[in-house]
This record gives sequence, structure tokens and C-alpha cells, in this order.
Amino acid sequence: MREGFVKKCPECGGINLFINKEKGEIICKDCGLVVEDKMVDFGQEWRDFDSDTSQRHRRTGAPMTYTQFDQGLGTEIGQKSDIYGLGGPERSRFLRLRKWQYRISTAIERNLKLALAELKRVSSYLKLPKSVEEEAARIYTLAVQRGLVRGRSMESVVAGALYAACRRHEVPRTLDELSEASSIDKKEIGRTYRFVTRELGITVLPSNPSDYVARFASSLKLNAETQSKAVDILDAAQKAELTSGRGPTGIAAAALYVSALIHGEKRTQREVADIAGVTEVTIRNRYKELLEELDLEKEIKKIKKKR
DNA sequence: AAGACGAAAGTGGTTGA
DNA sequence: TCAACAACTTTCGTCTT
Repeated sequence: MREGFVKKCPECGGINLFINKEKGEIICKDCGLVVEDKMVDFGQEWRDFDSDTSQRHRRTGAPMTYTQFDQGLGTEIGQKSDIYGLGGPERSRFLRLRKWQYRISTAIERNLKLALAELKRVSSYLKLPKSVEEEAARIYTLAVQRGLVRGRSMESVVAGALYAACRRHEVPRTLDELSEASSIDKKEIGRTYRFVTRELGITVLPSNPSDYVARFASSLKLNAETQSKAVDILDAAQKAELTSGRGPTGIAAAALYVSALIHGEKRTQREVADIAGVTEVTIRNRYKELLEELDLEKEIKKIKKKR
């Protein structure tokens, strides 16, 4: 472990931290707090099958990254301030080179530079892991190369790319959250998201309700026990085919509501609904279905009798 | 008084002719 | 392109705690 790496939960001081590398999240098992969700994935993105391939795969030099407009490989010819101290021919030669370099950076590159700055802004606002940011940058780059940005605002395509990247990495954010972070209309993001994924042939798995549980539970300050119970409920719900066709956030919210009830950490439907970005009515409907299909009634009655 | 519940009408998106 | 449709929302009245 590196110096300064989080070992204790800042909320409750617990040392029971659960690390989820794929999502880039560290979750405190005691209080459910998401301690750090911007951790860097130190793993390799490939697997080695024998020593031969592992030799070829070894990396040297600075990492290549899609979050720089030129994948981090370009050369900048100085700053304006560099010309002081240069005289006459030196100076004009410098300016000429600089101008020339400016010209060869095509419209695409300039667009990318701007867009990636925006992408970083939104991504850091949402505290997205680096891996998602990279993926989004890759998607955006492809979109620009295919000319999919034409007729759409750059920001909306950035938001759409981020949304797609989140889904693919199973660390979903809701359209509402993306919308708030990027100040783009929710529908607009949804539209460009669908368009871009279709045009680029990107397949996105339908999002899983339990992917939302950790984040919602943390916002609601529910303990880890309640959280894992909610995941159990969701598993059972999926087996009972209660999840298909329904909005994943609504189901996740309902499962959290029930499990909070069972564990005596009651939250109002309103509170859960606000965090999950659905209405109370939706929670009620899902809640009702959950009670009907899974025999949770006994457990709830038990709790009620205790009082 | 606040929260939970349910009915009814409205909205935006998908699907299939 | 249009209509039917399912999921979800909004709104509002009633019941429960």
C-alpha cells in the first residue's frame, strides 16, 4: 500500500473496506460509505498467456491516453513567452514554426482538445473513475472521426459518451446526474447517447439495478448490512422476473426502501425517491410487487411486532 | 401533521403495421 | 408515419401513524 492510501473509513473509522477494482470504488462495509471512487486501476488491460506475449506487451515510456487530444504523443512548439531573448532571424523562424504547427492542427484536433477538457470537467464533477473517463474519451474520439458531432452540440456528445462509458463499466450514473453535471437537457443526452452507440455499434449491457445500490445507500447513510440485504432482494427479484422492462433505478430504490424497513433504519419513500431520481409512486409500485412475489411480509411483520 | 397508499390522467419513448 | 402500448410521472384525495 502506498503512503497516504486510505486504510480507515473517515466516516466511522472502520477498517472493513471493500475494494471493487472494476468500478474503482472503495466501500466501507461498516457504514456503507463510498470512501474513494476515483482510484486508479493499476492492472493491465490484457492478460498474458505465455512469456512470449508478456514480453511483447511490456510497456515503456509515458502511457498513451485518449484524454489528451493527440493521445499524449504530440509536440508543442513553445509558448509565446519563449521568444524573449531570441533575436532577429531566430525569432521569426520560431514564430513561423509555431504558426505552421497551429495550421496543421486540423479542425478535428481543435475540437477534440476542447471536448476533452469538457469531458474531464464533467467526469471529475461526477467523481468518475479514470477508466470510465478514458473509455468516454475513446468513444468521443471515434464519434468525431465519423463526423457524428455535426449538427449536435459538442457538450451533448461528450455527455452521451460519458453515459455510455459509465454503463459499459457497470458504474452507471442516471441521466439526471449527467444532466446536472453537464447542464445539458436530459432528453438531449439520451438522444445523442442512443445515436452515438448505434452509429458506432457499441453494445451496452442493460444496466443492473444492484449497480446503483452502493451509491444510493451511501447517500442515504444506510449501513452495509442494509445494503447487502437490498442486493439479496434484487437477486431474488431478478429470478422472479420482476426486473425486466422496469427502470433499474426504481427497482433499486424499492429494494433499498424495503431493506431499510427490515433493518429498522427506516427512510421515507420521499427520501429514497429523491436520491434515486424516481417518484414515490414508482417506489410504491415496485415495493408492492416485491412484497407480492417474495415473501418479505413475514420479515416486516416481525419487525413491527418488536415494537 | 407527516407519511403512506391508490386512482386517474398525462408524458415521452418504443414497437409494429 | 401513425397508432397502440408499457413504464413512469403528476396530481390529488383518503387513510394511517
